[in-house]
Amino acid sequence: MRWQDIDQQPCSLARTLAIIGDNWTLLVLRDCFLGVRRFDDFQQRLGVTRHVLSDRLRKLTEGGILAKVAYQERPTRHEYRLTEKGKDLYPVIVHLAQWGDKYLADEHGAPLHRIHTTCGHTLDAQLQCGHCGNTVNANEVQVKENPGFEGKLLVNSEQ
Amino acid sequence: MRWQDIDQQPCSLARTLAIIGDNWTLLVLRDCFLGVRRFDDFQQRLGVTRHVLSDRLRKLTEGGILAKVAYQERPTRHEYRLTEKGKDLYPVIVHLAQWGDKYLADEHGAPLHRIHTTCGHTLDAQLQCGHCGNTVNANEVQVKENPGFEGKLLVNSEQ
DNA sequence: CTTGACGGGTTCCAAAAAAGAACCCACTAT
DNA sequence: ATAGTGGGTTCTTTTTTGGAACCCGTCAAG
Repeated sequence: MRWQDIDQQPCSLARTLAIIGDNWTLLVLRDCFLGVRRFDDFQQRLGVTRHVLSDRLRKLTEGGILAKVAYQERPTRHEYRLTEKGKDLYPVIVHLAQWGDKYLADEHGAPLHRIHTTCGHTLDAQLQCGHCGNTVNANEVQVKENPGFEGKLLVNSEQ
Repeated sequence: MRWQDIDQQPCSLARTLAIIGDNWTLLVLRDCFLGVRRFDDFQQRLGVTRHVLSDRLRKLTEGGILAKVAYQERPTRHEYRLTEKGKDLYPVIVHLAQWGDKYLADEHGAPLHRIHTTCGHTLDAQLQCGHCGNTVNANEVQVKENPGFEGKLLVNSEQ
């Protein structure tokens, strides 16, 4: 199986990763959430080659995560903005960053702090169940197969 | 900048992605959370080449996300188990899968359902602030630079 | 005692992707 | 006439994948 064919797997996560799961793309999204919008700004901040950046921005745009909007005419200039669909990826970015803060910070501490403005404190991101409102642990979640997709589940060993 | 040098950036997210941010690694983690533990099981489910799988499992083990434990002697056989550090990545996996369910599902619907066993309903993953307990939106979070890391923040344009 | 199977890899080569640098184009400003 | 800006594309070299074969220790069967 080639990496570019994983979007054909019957798995939501695989199809998601087909758009955002390769090298650089999640870093591009990090910068999007920090307000970066222009090609050269991405390029300077990431240090990625222009060729790869061009490819990743195109994939994100085709995937509906970013929208290419003109902000001036003559000469036409455009910028990349997060769509609603793109903004829905925010929890992923926050949890990734928080995990890094917890486990990979060096002696200087985390380079960025996130403040939850509605309560005024440092954001302590948790996984919450929107139905009952409680915080969720990995071992409180049970996975069930959609009937019709048999044989894709676990190896029948206890976690 | 090469992809393998991004772990030297002063950004928690970049360092996190240096371990788990490349092609295939997040899919390996998906299977870990579904209970897969053995080399050949990963290989068959993912369809990735053994060479790449070997490399990804090694990186995850070196990063402390998986632990290689022997489950029998003569001949020695080992399996890969999530560590506590690895299990802390669960919110990332859940949000990625849920985003895919929402935006990329085909006519058959999501292939897997996640049930929050403590409330009995389908898990509706949300980003929660552990301090105030409320659900968090992207626009309620403000980012501040750690003094000592100047010049890494946004382009001073309003989101 | 030879053959085959199992789990868990490593080695080889060809093909694809990324790195790095140069170039391009439409327009504006000097 | 020249230089600069934003947003790329094209070129060549290096690195990473994909695909397949091979290896190793052990057990079990014929």
